[in-house]
Amino acid sequence: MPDPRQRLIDATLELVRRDGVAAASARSIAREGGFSQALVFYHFESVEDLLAAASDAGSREMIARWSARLDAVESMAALVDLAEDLHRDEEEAGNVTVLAQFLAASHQHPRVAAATGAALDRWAVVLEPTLERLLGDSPVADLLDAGDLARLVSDAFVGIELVGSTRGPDALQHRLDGLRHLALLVDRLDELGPAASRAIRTWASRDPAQRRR
Amino acid sequence: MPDPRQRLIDATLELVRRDGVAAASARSIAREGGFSQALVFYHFESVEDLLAAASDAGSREMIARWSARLDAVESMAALVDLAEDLHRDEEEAGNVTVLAQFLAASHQHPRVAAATGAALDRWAVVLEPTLERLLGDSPVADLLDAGDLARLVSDAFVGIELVGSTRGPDALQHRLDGLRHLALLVDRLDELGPAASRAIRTWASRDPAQRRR
DNA sequence: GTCTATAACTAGATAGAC
DNA sequence: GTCTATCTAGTTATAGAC
Repeated sequence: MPDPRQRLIDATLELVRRDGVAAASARSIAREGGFSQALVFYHFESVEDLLAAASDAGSREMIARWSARLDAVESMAALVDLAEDLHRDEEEAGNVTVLAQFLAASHQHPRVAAATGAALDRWAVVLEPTLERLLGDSPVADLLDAGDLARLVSDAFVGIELVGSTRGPDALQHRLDGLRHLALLVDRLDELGPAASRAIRTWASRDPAQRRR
Repeated sequence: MPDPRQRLIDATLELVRRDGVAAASARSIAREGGFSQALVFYHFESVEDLLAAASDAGSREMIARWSARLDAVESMAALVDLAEDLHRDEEEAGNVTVLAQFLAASHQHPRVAAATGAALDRWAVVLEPTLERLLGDSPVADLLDAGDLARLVSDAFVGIELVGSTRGPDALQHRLDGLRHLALLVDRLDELGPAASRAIRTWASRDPAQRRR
C-alpha cells in the first residue's frame, strides 16, 4: 500500500459502493480504511474534495476496463450485448451505483459535479468513435450526430441504471432485449448499399410538413 | 392552508427543489415551512417517511399537469416536442431536479425508493398508451414492446436530466434535436401502408445471423 | 396540534502530540 | 505522515408544557 492518497480514494469508493454517498463522512471513510479521520484533511482539502477525486479515479478505472472491448465492437447488436455485459459485471462490482451516487451528490457539491460531469464526457468520448464507425454510411448517420448520440446514450444508460436500483435486478435485462431488436434493425439498414442508403435518406427527409405541435 | 400534512409536504418539496435532498433535515424543512421541527415527527413517522410522501405527491402533481397533453400527441416528432416543453417548464420550476434528488436518495432510503419507483412506473403507465397509439401498425411496433419502450424512455429521460445538471442548460436542447430527427424517421415509417410495413418487418427479422458477441 | 427543551449522536475541521 | 483529543454545530427523535 504505497500511495496514501490512493488508499483514501479506495476506501471512499468502497464505502460509496456499499453505503452510498450520503453515508460517506470523513469518519466513516476512515473507519472503512482503518486510519484516522484527520488523515482525510491532511491529504485533501475537504471531504468533498476527496469525493471528487474518488469520482475521477473510479471512472478512469472503469473506462480503462472497457474501452478495448468497445473498440472491437462490430455491430449495433454487439454494442447492446456489450452494454449488457458492462451492466452485469459492473453492477455486481457495485460500480454503476458509485457513478449514480456521485451524480446524485453533484447537486450539493460543485466539485463532485465537475469531476462526474468530466467522467461522463470521457465515456461519451470513447463511445463516439465506435458509434461513428458502426453507423458509417448508414442512412441513420445523417439524422443523428455521433457526438450527440454518444452523450445521449451514456446519459440514458445512467438513468436506466439509477431507476433500475429502485426496482428488481431483472428489469433491465428485459428492456435491453427491446433495444437489441432496434439495434438489429439499424444493423440491417447498414447492410444496404450506398445507393439504397441515399434513397432512404432522401425519403426520410422529404416533406417534414406541419409537424411542430 | 388547511391540511397540515400538505403544508409539510409542500415545504419539503420546496426545500428539495432549492437545496437538494441531502439538505432536507427535519430542522431545515421546519425552517422552510415556518413551523417547529417536532411537527415533522407528529405527522410523519420519520424524515424518510416525509420524503417518501413528498416524492409521491410531487410526481402525482406533475403527471396530472401533463397527461392530457400526452394523450393528444399525434406523432413521434410531436412527442419529442412535448418532452422539450416538459423539460423547459418543469426544469424552470425545479421539479425535474426534485425527481432526480429523490431517485438519488433511494439508495439510502428504501421507503423513498419505493415511492419514487412507483412514481416512475406511473410515468411509464401514462406514456405507454401514447406510444402504443403512435407506433400503431408501424413495423417498429413488432420490434419494441410499448411497455418496455415506455419504461426505457422515462428512465432514459431521468438520466439525461440528472447528467444535464452537471453541465450547462443548453446541452439537452442540442441532443433533443437529434432525437427529433429519429422521431421523424419513425413517423415516416408509420405513413407506409400495412403491406410495406409487413415487408420491412420480414426483412428486418430475416437472418439474425451470427450476431452475438 | 403545535410548541420549547433536551437527550444522545454524528458531522467537518483543527491543534498539537509523536 | 499519522495519530488522539477537542471545538462547534449539525442531526433525529422524544418529553412534556400549553
